[in-house]
Amino acid sequence: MARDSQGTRRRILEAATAEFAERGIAGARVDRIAASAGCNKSLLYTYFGNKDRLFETIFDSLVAEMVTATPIDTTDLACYAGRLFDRYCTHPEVVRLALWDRLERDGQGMRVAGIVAAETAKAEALARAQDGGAVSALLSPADLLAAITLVTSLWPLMQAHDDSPSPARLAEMRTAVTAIVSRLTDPGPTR
Amino acid sequence: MARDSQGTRRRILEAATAEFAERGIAGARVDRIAASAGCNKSLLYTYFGNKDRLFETIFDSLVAEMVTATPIDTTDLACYAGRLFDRYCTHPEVVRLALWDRLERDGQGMRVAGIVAAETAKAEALARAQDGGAVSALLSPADLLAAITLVTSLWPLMQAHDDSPSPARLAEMRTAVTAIVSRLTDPGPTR
DNA sequence: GGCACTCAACCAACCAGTTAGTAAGCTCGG
DNA sequence: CCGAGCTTACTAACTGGTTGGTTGAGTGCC
Repeated sequence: MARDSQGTRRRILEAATAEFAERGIAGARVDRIAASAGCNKSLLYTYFGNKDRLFETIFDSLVAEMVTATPIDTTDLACYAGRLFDRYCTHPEVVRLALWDRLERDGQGMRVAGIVAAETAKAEALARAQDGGAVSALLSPADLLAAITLVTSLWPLMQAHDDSPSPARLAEMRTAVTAIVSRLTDPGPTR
Repeated sequence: MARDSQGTRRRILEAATAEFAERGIAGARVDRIAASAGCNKSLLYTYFGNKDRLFETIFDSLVAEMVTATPIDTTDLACYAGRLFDRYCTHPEVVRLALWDRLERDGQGMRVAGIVAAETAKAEALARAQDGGAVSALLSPADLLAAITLVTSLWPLMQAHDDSPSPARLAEMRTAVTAIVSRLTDPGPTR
C-alpha cells in the first residue's frame, strides 16, 4: 500500500463523519473511527489534534458547504425549499451532525462566521422580496428563514422509523414541505 | 434522615432527567446522577436496572404525559399550537429528551403504544375537521400534525444561543409559531 | 430477628490520548 | 547509479483515568 497522507486524511474524515453522525460526540469511539479508516489511532491525533477538534473540522467544512450550497431564490421559495429538502435528503448525515452540535455543543458550530454571514444574506434577500410585495410579510425575514430551515431539514427525521422511507413516501414528504412553504410565502391576491 | 424510598426514587428520576436532557444517554454519567440525587449509585441499579432502562422509564412517563397533556382543539389550531409552544417552553428538557431519543435510540421511545395512540387520535380529529371544511385540506392530517409538532417543539431550540431568550423574544417566537399554524390551517373564504 | 433500605469500596472493561519505534520514500554528494 | 542520511507516514503497545455495574457489610424500623 503506497503512502498517501492526503488520502489517509480523507479516509479519516469520511470515517469520522459517519461515526459522529451515527453516535454523536460522546458516543463516537476514536478506535472505531481509526479502524474504519484503516489506519492507526495516533495518526488521527497527529492530523486532527483530538476528538473534539476532529468533530469541529468535519462540522465546519460540511455544514458550511451545505448552508452556502443552495442559493436562495426569493421569486420561488417553494422551489427553493424543495431543493433544500433534496439536499438534506441526500446528505442526512449533515442534518444529524447539526443536531448533535445543537445538543452536545449548544450549537456553537452554527455560530462560525461563514454560516452566520450566509444566513444574514438570505434574511436580507427575503426582506427585500417582502418589501417588494413578492413574498408575504406574515413573518419576519429571520422567522421565515427559520421556518423554511426547520421544515426542510428536519421533516425526514421526524418521520423516520427504523427503515428508510420509500421513494414514493419521500415524494409525498417533499410535496408536503413545498406546500407548506408555498402557503407561508404566498403574498395573497395583488391589490 | 428518615427513610423514604418513594422520595429517593423521585429524586433519582429528577436528577436523571436533568442529566439525560443535558448530555444524552452516552454523555450522561451514572455517578453524577447518583450524586445529584444525593444517594448511592447502587440504589439507582436496584430501582431502575441500568442506565438505558432508567432513560426509558423517564422517557416513557415524561414524554407520554407531554403528548397527551394538551388536548387538540381542531376549531382553533393556532391557539392549540400556542399552548403546545408554551408547554414545550416550560419543559425544554422534554424536547431535548425526545431529540436524544431520535438520535441515540432511533426514536424507539416515540413508538410506545400510548404515544402512537394519542397521535393517531389527533390525526383522526384533524381528518374530521378537514372533512367538515373547518380546516384547510392543504396537508394530510398526519402531515399537518407533523408540521405543528415540528414548529411548536423545535422552534425555541433552533433559535437558542448560549443565553436563554428574553420574555419579549419568547413572545415574538410564539407569535411567529401561531401565525404559521394559522396560515397553514386557514380553510380560506367559505363558498 | 428479619427485612427493606443504604452505602463505601471494589472491579473489569473501556477509552482518549501518548510514546517510542519502524519503514517507506526523498535528497544529494559522489 | 548508489547509498548514507533525513523526512514523512505510519504503527503496536502502553498509560492514566473513567465508567457502568456489583458486592457485602451495615443501619434502623417493625
